[in-house]
Amino acid sequence: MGGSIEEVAALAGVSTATVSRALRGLPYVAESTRRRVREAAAQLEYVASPQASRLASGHTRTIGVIADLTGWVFLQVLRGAEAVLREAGLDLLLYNPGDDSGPFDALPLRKRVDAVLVPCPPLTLMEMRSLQALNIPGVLVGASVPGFPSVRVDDVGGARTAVQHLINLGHRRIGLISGEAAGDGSDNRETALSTASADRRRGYREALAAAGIECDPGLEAVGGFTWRGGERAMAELFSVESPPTAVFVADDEMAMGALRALRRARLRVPEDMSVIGFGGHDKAEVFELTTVVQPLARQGKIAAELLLSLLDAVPDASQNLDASEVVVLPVSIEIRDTTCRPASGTT
Amino acid sequence: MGGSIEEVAALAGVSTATVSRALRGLPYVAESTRRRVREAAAQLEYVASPQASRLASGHTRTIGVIADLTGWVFLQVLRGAEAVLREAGLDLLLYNPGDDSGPFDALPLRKRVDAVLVPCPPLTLMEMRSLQALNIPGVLVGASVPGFPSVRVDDVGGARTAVQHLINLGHRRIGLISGEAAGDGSDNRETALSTASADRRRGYREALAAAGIECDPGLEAVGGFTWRGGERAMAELFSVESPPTAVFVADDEMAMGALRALRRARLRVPEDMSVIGFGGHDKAEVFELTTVVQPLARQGKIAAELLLSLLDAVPDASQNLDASEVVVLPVSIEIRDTTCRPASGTT
DNA sequence: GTGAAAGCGCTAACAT
DNA sequence: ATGTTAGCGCTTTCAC
Repeated sequence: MGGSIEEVAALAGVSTATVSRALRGLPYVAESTRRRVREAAAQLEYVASPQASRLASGHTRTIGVIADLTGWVFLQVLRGAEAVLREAGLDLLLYNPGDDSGPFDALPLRKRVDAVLVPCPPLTLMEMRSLQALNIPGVLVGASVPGFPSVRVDDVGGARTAVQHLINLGHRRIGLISGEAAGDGSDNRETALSTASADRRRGYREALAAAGIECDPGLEAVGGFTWRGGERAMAELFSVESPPTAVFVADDEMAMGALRALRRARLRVPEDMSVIGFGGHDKAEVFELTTVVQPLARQGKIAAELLLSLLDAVPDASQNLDASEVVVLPVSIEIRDTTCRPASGTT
Repeated sequence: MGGSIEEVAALAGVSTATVSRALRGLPYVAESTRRRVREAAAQLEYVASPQASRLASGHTRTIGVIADLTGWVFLQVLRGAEAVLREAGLDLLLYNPGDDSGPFDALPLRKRVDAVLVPCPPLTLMEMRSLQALNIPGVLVGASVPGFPSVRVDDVGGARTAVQHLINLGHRRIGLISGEAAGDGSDNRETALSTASADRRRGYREALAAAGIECDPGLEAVGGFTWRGGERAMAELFSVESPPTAVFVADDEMAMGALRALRRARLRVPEDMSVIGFGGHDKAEVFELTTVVQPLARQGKIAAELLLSLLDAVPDASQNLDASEVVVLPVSIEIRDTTCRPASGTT
């Protein structure tokens, strides 16, 4: 099968140690030697056995990606991260904690990966702790958990912007469809993603407060981050005595469901109901959905760079990233056709 | 860090060989011994070093997933496969051939994976050949390439069913939006996915022929499997002199774009134009899209099982799957609200 | 700048 | 049923 390092060494007329050094770009190898070794390797189509180097070096050069394969967001983040990590020669191992029974066993990860990337954290806080306990470094995307470096967007600010946009249009009765029910944050069993949900709700409330509009709990519904949930939630909202004229939906996926509910109820969008989403889903445009766009791939890219700095895999990193860093990216609002002034707009 | 096999052996009072045998469930180990070893391992939170076992055994117990991270289909397939493979204790390594320059280097795969899973083949036929040349077994999902076992749906039959449905409704001028332009199949540079595109077009033409309807090349457009492409293609179709009254869109993603085009052109669906998709996209329902549903996760599951049989990882496989097997699954049609009788329907 | 040799932590014969 | 031992193919001191 694949030639071994010894064959390369023989062909190049050097020792295996030199081959190893030459091929990995280590210093203290004469350029002429390096060239010779490279040629020999190419000629034999030599690829170092990763198992052997891992065993010998103690590094797996592998990143575990812990993600619920359901999501769409995670894919975008992964794309951004993948490019960077592959560039650095790291392997990506997939972990789906989802469907299994039991509370996610972090044990097999040890010895298997050097670090983990956790997009849209599908884990509970307790599970995150178990990762920490095993001393597996990792970076989160889309949520912040104390003790982990993370990359996310300004959820509070983004939500505020969204709601502010509705307010600027003249809306006063503004509904909210959030991902999860409001918790007190003390529940270790809630998913780390809850922070995004909570933050967006906070932004919503802040914007209302800033405009002097009182919060109406009857205008808040929960959609569970799925389009079906969003549909149900919207149906609830327009069925109340005094329905909102606009709704901020904390996730594009849910917003799609919300639009469906409105369409089926023969309510016109945006004339009868304005809808603004959050997320930057690539299909938002298909729906003409006004939404708050977050740079998903960029978050993945930055997370990957953080990961590399964590592994010291970037020796020439001019700017050293702190392991406990929390990178917060800004969002932008993309105005399409699901928002307009309220029918009885007074502005 | 993590204890080694020697520590476990010492604690259990046996040799390392016995620990290895006991923990891997090999025969010729006394049940009492096995229990003792298991307890020792649990106590030490022992996990075997995969690198070491791989190096020693020559098996990586890893499956490479070669997929373009763009897709949505691939995720569904992966979900089905993941469960099976994880159950079997196999690792999943991610490979994204997409963005990189160069023609996908299969070399690093060797020594790194035991086999590959290739959902919605993003590779050209040439690249598939290079996989073959390296003797890496693999199974394809969503397309068949000679020399590889594969799992796919009956694309021809599904397309025929879809078009037949339109015909039954009374349509005579039926358009097609296909993924790729018709090729002669001899181009090694086309992606393996082309077969799906070609098959669906074939089903479309067969259905027309069977109904005695002549094919009109002017009623066929290409959408490139993206919603934007589908939108463009639909815009083309309803702009011709004598537009179709219904369109078969060979992919749900494109169908979404097609619906958008119609909406923007103020054409009513289904009254002015019936649309039927293909794929079973989880968001088809959001659009009320009538479509041909393929069992994505099930394809992944079956592919994974094929993979296991390829690796002889299922010693007690009662039904031995042939390595050159091509599993073809049936599809079902899901009728929603984007299809109806033509306006001037004569039936 | 290069080579020799000792592991890395397992598995797989081969003994017993 | 269990133990002994020789690798698996690299990396990494430590000499030179």
